[in-house]
Amino acid sequence: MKLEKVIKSTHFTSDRQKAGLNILYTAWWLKTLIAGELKKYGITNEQYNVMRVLKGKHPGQMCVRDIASRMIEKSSNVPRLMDRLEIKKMIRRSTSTIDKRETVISLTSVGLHILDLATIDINKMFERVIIISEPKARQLNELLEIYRENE
Amino acid sequence: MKLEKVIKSTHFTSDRQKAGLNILYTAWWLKTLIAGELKKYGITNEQYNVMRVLKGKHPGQMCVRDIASRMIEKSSNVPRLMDRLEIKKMIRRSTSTIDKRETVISLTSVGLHILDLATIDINKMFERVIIISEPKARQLNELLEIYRENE
DNA sequence: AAGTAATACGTGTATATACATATAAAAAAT
DNA sequence: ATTTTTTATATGTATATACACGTATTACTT
Repeated sequence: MKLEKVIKSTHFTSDRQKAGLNILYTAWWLKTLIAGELKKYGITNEQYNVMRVLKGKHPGQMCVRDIASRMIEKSSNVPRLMDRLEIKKMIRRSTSTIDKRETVISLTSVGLHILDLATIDINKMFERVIIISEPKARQLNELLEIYRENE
Repeated sequence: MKLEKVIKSTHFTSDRQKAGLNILYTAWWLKTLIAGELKKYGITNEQYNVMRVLKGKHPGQMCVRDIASRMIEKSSNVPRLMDRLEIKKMIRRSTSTIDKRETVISLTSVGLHILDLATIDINKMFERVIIISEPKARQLNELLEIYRENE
């Protein structure tokens, strides 16, 4: 659906500005799609992201700061996300013996299992819904990085 | 900054999937930039969006449903956003006399003033930070709409 | 070694989202 | 005309964000 229709607006001051709104809307749309897949596993997008990051070191551990630095949304409150994942027994959390300030976290086998199932569903959803060609997706990635050039 | 560096990950299953992460990250980055400009006016991105929508009908009124349908994030809870805007005297809210179910909302002169000042700052920030060319921005818009083709 | 600064994490608070449910009014059905 | 359904908004609850601040521990300075 065209952005104009989505937000019922036809007047944009520039294509750069329109692209901003388009990016914000597309992100919301995508998040909603992913949340729909995660719902049956009782986890949220952000909890899924934490687990996805943890899988990169599985069966090893990561500290809070390391996880936070790999999150898509940098202001995610990792300790609180972990509170909920710990209750669901999807992660294990303990104080590091080397540096007692650090909390080290690892995925449990339950967490890994749920993560893998959820990932399969998300991938299937992607196959079904996101039909952009690979060359065009590559171009989109390039343009997004140009958009953020002054980051 | 390249996405790989942002989330410290180099392995993506496809460019379509990478584009998803890239869109999510760019949206977060952009929201953070806008929030930075809005901070000095004591309003949030979502409150700003409500006011931006209301300006389209100013000095007329809009009902909650109309505002909601024009929001970028469709699940925004408009009544509660308006609670806070009303406290700050940026909007006026009353029950419609034609249909008593409807709440009709309009911008106050205070709201309009703040909105205009904030918009100037956001535009300046855009000029400063978002330097993508108009043709490339146009192309980005096209690709985002292809990305959402199956919406 | 003692004092100071920096780091890592947790927590408090206001705001927002996502979703379910409640309430009132209007519209439709009988 | 009464009942039922639909519509418009508000509200309750769990989770998340953004940001400030607190606390414990480590590193640095002198």
